[in-house]
Amino acid sequence: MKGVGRRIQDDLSRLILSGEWAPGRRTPTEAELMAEYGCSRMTASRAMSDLAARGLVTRRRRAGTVVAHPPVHSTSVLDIADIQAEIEARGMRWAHRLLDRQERSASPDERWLGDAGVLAVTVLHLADDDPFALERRLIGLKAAPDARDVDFAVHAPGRWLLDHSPWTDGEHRIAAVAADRDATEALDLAPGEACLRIERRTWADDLGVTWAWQTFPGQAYDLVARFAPARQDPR
Amino acid sequence: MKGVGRRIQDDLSRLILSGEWAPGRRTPTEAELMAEYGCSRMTASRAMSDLAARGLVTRRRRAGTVVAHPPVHSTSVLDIADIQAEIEARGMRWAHRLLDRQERSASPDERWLGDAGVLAVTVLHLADDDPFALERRLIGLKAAPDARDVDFAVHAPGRWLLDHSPWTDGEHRIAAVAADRDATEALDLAPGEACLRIERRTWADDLGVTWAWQTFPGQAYDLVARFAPARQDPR
DNA sequence: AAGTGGTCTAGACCACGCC
DNA sequence: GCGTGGTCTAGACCACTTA
Repeated sequence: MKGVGRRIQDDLSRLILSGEWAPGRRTPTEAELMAEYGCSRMTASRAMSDLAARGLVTRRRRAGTVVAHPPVHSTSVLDIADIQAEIEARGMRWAHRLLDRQERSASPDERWLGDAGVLAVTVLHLADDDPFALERRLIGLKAAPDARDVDFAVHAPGRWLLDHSPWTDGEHRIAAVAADRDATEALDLAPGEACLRIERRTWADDLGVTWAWQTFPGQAYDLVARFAPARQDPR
Repeated sequence: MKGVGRRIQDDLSRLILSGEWAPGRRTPTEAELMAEYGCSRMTASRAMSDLAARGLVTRRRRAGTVVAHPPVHSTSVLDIADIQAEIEARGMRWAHRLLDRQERSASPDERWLGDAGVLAVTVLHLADDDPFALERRLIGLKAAPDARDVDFAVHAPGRWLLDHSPWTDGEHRIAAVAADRDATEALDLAPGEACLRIERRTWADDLGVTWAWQTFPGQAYDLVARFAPARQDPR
């Protein structure tokens, strides 16, 4: 027996992290947890309070406890992939244009995306009708076969993947680069202008899902992250 | 009255964050806190357990509770402040030069660093004797009064702060910028060359500790981070 | 063996904020 | 008002780890 409080936290965090319980959904009250788990109120209260400290739920007296909404300015620089949400969070109107779409087999460099071929798309993101970011993306059709049937002129590929394709690991690479020819054209920049380049790869348990390069004009964009110290404490 | 548990946490976090209690020092046991604050064991236990969750103390059965050591550097983009470790991890020889050091009072923009003045230092980081990064840093003397007595020509300020000054919150801002005049000179760049600019601020509770701007030549540096979709794994 | 933290119970009073 | 969470008490048993 690992402890009832622990079980409550594990059960609820699984439901929340898997998306089964959407943000805003009410969780059981402390009284309901007492009945369901046969524990005292202190135990239920402590468990929920810990979940709140971890940011998974939000508690308010009388209003009850609800599944927390994802952080607005993310807890980490790492969630930046959803350009649509970023633009809208800045109060601007987001739009995108599909510039290119091809299905082909994976090159040796891209083998980690699986052996079912890749979808290569190029998308321009607009904020209030101005070019905001150029995104080139490969999607592994083994991990995300449904992507074949999606019209990426309607759904932006980054957002569609976030909504439809679960992943377990990711990697970012962030660098400053001079604008190349494609970026100069698409983003209407001066040649050589400083741009932020974000390269993002994600996996679902060792199978590659997607590989994206996003280029932002330096003056239009910066990444903000809030964080706490990494800990060496054993749990 | 806001609650005994809260008072315990506030008292101890002040002692720890001010440095009055050094890392490794034993804190009172739960029994001692019960006597000192006249509270029940649950209250003392919960308070200490919350401090542990915040990373300020480390608890082990039988061994007791001790002030936590400053955080370890990990794989995240967030630890980039320690340029020395970054360079050495790449197998290069690290060195630094103190270009400037001034003590002055905080300007209005810098008030969050406290009212005990700030130390402004400029440091050039070298990798294998080549310029690698230019760092300008403000240190809040209220949070880190010991910084006054440190010879930053010997100890790089970023590393010294990591080792000596605990913090609880941080923020990064990452952007691509064209090299300005200082960077052009110090890093031996062409004017306008794309650079990565990392701006980092840290706090100990609500008191600012340091504010740093680091500029890297774009071709010499990128940030890599690995991550997972969930905020944290369940304990 | 004994000291320390980990967790739980059953009950209590209070603070907040929707209705 | 009243349902909800916030916090506290006094006591208990257990788990771990060091001495």
